Amino acid sequence: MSKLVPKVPVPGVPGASRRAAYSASTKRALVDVAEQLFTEKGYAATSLDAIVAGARVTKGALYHHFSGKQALFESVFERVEQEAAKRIQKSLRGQKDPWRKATVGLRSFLDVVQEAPYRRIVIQDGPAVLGYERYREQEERSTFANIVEIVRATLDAGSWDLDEDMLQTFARIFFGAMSSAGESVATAADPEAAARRVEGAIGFLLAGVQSLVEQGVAMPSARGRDDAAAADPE
Amino acid sequence: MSKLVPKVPVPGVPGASRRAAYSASTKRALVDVAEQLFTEKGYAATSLDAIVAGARVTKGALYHHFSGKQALFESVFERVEQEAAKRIQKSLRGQKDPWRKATVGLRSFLDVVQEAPYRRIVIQDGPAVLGYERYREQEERSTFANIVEIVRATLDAGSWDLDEDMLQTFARIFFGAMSSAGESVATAADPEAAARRVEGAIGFLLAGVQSLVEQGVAMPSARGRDDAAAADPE
DNA sequence: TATCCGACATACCGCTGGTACGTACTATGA
DNA sequence: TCATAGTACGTACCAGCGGTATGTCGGATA
Repeated sequence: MSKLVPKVPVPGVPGASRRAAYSASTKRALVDVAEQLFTEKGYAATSLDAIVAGARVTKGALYHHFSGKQALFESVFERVEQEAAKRIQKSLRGQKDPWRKATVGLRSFLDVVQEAPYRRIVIQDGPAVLGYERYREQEERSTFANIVEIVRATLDAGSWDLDEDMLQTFARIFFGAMSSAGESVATAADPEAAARRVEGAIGFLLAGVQSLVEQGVAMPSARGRDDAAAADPE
Repeated sequence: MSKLVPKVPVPGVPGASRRAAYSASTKRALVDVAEQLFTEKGYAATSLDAIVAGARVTKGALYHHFSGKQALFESVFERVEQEAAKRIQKSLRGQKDPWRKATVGLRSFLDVVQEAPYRRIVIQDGPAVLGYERYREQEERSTFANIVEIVRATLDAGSWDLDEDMLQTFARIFFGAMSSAGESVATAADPEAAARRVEGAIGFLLAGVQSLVEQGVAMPSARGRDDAAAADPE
């Protein structure tokens, strides 16, 4: 077919060998095109033929760089995740107060989750394609790591002797809450209003936790019994 | 595997016509087998050939009852969802105190989410196969409806003039939190301990909300501003 | 300049979801 | 009771898909 972008892969790569330059650009082109198509039509509805056509290569090239469709997806997934994590981390920089940190982090997460690639690739298709095991592994060292960081800072403020398991549990809960809320924000008729609602709701929950902190209410421990729901009325 | 029950579809169906009886049993057999295979190997890795073989029919029969693989999945999905919703609803029966209701509901949800069919079909494959639109539509009238109900009862106790949008937001947040937490419970080395941690953590959040209620702190409204994060320090 | 290997291209295969069409059975009306 | 129509499947087939085996060619290395 018409190769209008024929040879020169990366305009100026002086030191690297030509072969390596070719290789890198081809791989990147594949990931680029794959990300776009996966985002637009989803994993299942995107054929490898469409991807290699978009990248102006053949299946041979694809299978030279990736072991298969799923591996390609994982590369795309990883990039989208890291991009998201980087943005969130950046927004957190400079924030000292843990509660402010939580608020800011929530805001930037809601921003991230409104973008099509993250929603489709990470949230929607991710679990089904990668399986929950690999999905969790990936998240654990990017976006989720940020949440853990925030939760740790926030709960540390309470000066409990919180154990790691419990912290992870809290992080999971908040992460799930924000993912779900983020999806509802992204699909809402008025995303901006929906985002404000979510911020309000989670802010309210945080305020509740903070209130308990000030009252000196004990944190439930891992060995906690069912009376852990601290202030159960009557 | 071996379905030695070849012809007689439903032993005693007096009134119904024989054809209708055959039809009903065939359809049910397909859904049964599909649920099992979808649960075991996932949607993508389950072929229609395997399903029809398990149900001892042919693809002609399948396509007579369902418009395609996705429609069959949706039938399975619906059944699993309704089963889950029914169980949760049952556990709620008799509970008067809204906070107790929340605790009990959480417990039964954690039970449900630990079962393979719900996890694999509803949580893991559901969003990817049905798309978020249909996924939400389905959940809205089953399991999620229960959560809304609980949240409504709980927040009503605060005697706010909470608007519907905000209530939905809270419900979404809790639902997401519980789904995510549930998954972590199900995949934990010690599910029972993990479940207790989740109960403790969410119970703590609920206690926080309750604390704010007692203090008479205002609920954020839909038109709330960014100061909605009520008691932000300093 | 001989050789080797990385970076692809080409050709092909088995399986899968889906379709077109045929057929057996049966409820119904004349 | 017999023609008829429609339901409930079975059979045969196909296009497209992910994946593989193998060929090719240019640059790095000796």
